[in-house]
Amino acid sequence: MGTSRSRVKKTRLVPVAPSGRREAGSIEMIFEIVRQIPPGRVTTYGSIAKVLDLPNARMVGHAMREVPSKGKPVPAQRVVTASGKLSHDTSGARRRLLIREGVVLKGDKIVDFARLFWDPATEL
DNA sequence: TCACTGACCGAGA
DNA sequence: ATCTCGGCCAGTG
Repeated sequence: MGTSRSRVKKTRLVPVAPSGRREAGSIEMIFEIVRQIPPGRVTTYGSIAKVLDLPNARMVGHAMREVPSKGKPVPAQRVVTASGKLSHDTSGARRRLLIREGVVLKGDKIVDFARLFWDPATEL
């Protein structure tokens, strides 16, 4: 086999291209997936990374951190860790939003996570 | 360029 | 069920 490195794909998480035009791999694509998650359902950082062919789930975590308070809404509260827990929800804001949608939590852990899980790879 | 951090994840203990 | 580790790789200084 060739000795080429296994760098399969180079992904960049730029909000928008310098020209202002959206590109593949941009943070907007992640936002679009998140907007498809139905209320009361949740998905994971890793699932989104996988369906977009991103190198790892942290990319999605970074994207959620960049969600603007204005503009088209992005329900970031519906994105949780693979173990069904909210990550870095220090103010409890995302937790409250989920509860408002009918999601039952025990601390930062979603009860019956398996049933509420919405997989973008199969349900989108 | 190097070192370290992080809204992650899977495997093991 | 909980914790620790190693791997992942983009930002940051």
